[in-house]
Amino acid sequence: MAATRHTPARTGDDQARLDALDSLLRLGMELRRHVETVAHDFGISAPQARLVVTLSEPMRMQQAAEATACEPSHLTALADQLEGAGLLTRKPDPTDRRARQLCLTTKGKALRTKLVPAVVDGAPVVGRLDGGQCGRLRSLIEMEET
Amino acid sequence: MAATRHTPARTGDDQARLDALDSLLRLGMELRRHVETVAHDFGISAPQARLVVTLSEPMRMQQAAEATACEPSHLTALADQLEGAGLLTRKPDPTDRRARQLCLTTKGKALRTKLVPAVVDGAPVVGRLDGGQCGRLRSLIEMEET
DNA sequence: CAGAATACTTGGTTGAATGAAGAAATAACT
DNA sequence: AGTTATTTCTTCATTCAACCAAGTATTCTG
Repeated sequence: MAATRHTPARTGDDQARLDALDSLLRLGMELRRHVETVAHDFGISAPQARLVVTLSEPMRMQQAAEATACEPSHLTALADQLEGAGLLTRKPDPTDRRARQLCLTTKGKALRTKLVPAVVDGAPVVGRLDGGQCGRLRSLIEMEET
Repeated sequence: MAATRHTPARTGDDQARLDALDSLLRLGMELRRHVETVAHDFGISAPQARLVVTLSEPMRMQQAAEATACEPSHLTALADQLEGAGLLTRKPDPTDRRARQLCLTTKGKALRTKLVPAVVDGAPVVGRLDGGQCGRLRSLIEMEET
């Protein structure tokens, strides 16, 4: 019968959505916590680790700010810390002297190659999914908005 | 050829996992931000909203602390705030006078019935998934650990 | 009844994140 | 060329969630 369905998806969908939202929020928190503990084992903080992982190749601060979804002012602080730890250098961008390129040092790259698998393998949910499952997960998440 | 596969899943799985991890971390942040803006529209903070949503029925602080995955000391502060706003009352648990039950007031329940759909409907990814998709998402996330 | 464990509270501290305002360099427009 | 606007990053102050240690009250255990 499907009852009266003036609004689309007005049955168990709401509860399913609430459950999914709860799962995702909880998982997000677990993942953040996981990243934090792993990063701490490597002597850095979670936001610092996020930046190191992001820097697979040199990029300008603005790009890095977008990629890590944090504000430029915060990224300045993170870059300061990583620079102080010898993991990162700031080079002036040759094409625009306002901008600065963030480049991992040799030490930083070495850290990154150890950090990435350490984060991924032990991750709460992602660590035990195979490639196909990860793909299905992402296809649900990254669906087009419209 | 499948190359040498001493460790299980050592091909594209790692990249797929890293991508999935990135998607989930990013989504988690977006969802937290979404909850915060919606909560702010209702005059409360995101953690307060999380507690209100959790309290579908009265429960002890310890239960609420587990359900919201935050420390008891933090939950005390949240309960204080919500109590001050008239959304929540603390009743002594009849079976154990150490414990206290958190109960939404009429005002709190009214807020909750408006808050839940507002949070769910506008949520970044969850809001545009149907029940089946939410179920598939959760089945991937909530798989047994072993 | 004495001691351990549980449930919550209090106070202090840390650190990520934000926002406003400033310095340096470039782009645009006349 | 010269002036103004825009972009890029930095600095500073502030906020707030989260955590930890210690304290109080109640219940459980031997």
